[in-house]
Amino acid sequence: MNTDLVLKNIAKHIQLTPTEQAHFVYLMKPRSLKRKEMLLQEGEVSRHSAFVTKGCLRSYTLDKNGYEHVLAFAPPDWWIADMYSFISQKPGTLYIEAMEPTEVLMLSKADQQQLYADIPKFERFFRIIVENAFVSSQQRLLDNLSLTAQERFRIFCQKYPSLVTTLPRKQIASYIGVTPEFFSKMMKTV
Amino acid sequence: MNTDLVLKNIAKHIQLTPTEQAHFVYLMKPRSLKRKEMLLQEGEVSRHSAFVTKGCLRSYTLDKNGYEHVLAFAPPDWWIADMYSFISQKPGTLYIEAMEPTEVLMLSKADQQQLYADIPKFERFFRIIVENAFVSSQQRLLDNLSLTAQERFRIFCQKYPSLVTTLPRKQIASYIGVTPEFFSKMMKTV
DNA sequence: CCTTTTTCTTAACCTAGGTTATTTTTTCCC
DNA sequence: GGGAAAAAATAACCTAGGTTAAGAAAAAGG
Repeated sequence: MNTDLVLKNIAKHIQLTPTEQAHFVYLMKPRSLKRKEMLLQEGEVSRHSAFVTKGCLRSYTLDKNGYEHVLAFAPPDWWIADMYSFISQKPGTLYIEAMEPTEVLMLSKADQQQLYADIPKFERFFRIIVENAFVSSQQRLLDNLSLTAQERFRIFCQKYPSLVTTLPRKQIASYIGVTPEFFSKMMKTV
Repeated sequence: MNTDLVLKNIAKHIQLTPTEQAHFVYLMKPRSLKRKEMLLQEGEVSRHSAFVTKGCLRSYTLDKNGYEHVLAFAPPDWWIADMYSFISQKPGTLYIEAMEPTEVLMLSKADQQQLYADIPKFERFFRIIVENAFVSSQQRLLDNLSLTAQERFRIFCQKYPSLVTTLPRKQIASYIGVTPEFFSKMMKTV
């Protein structure tokens, strides 16, 4: 069980004693997912947030015409959840699916709350994580409002160089907000 | 100086003793802005986050063609900042401008950090604030990827009923991601 | 290694929304 | 209250990106 990665992830923002580390690791429940296996589906309550140690997850919604819209990719070293559902503990709108065989460590909402009470440093840790996620969500919003698909693709390449080569193109197309057909057309003109 | 509003805002998420309240209020520096006055401009470092007690602020970027894209509106009871710049203390990309005569209470980055150290409950408070902001930014992103301008406008009306009637239409158009000309065309067809 | 499924490409045609330009209406502010 | 500035409306024309359909290529998974 690979807990090194998550401890390093945490160490970027807060410092834990060995005892605290052990306690945290104890709360993280490992889970393996096969390709296409779902970690969460629309209508379910997100009772855990997941830290990816191997493989890759994606979160997406289905619109009323049945088209998927990718909200996020989570390669190793990333946290992912249906944040709305996780914080409200109400049914969410997101699907979270493994793009390939994937390993995650899951922290339950209850354990996270307990962790905030027991080790207040975690309150800081998750504040910082969410601050960064918020900034990058806002930036992506502005990019969608002000840039062409071409430019958004260029930014995607800079931000996720490793995913550009490994992910199916239709997934990238969905993330930057175009159809696979248009994405294909676009790639010819570069 | 209206500190009632901000104390109520805080009381929604954490409970402060009278002493803690007094200390917090002491750190909040009031500022008045005239219509069109700028609280922050592109290239500046956002050294404060602002809580609006009266009036209304907006944050926006300028794209390379000189068009504005509204990121957020902040009526009373809202916090606003260039989050990227505020957390990194590097030059940001946002403008923050008063839409009308506006009163804010400003909390400096340094005072916020000190507050985290002195009264750890504030770490929780701002975590919760940012979590909610993140969820709503993600939802708006998905709305932009999957809905028509018409539908986004309907959502805007639900979410900010008070702003629909008071804000210039071109500002709403910018927020939902269309030109004022198209917005005008759209409104005829309802 | 072979079959099934998924992904990618191409192409013709379509539309939501953008652009430019002009006029009308409203709001600001002295 | 009146002149200037900003906002809104209208209309003709334009384009980035969507839709539909169908075949080619590539992976997945036994």
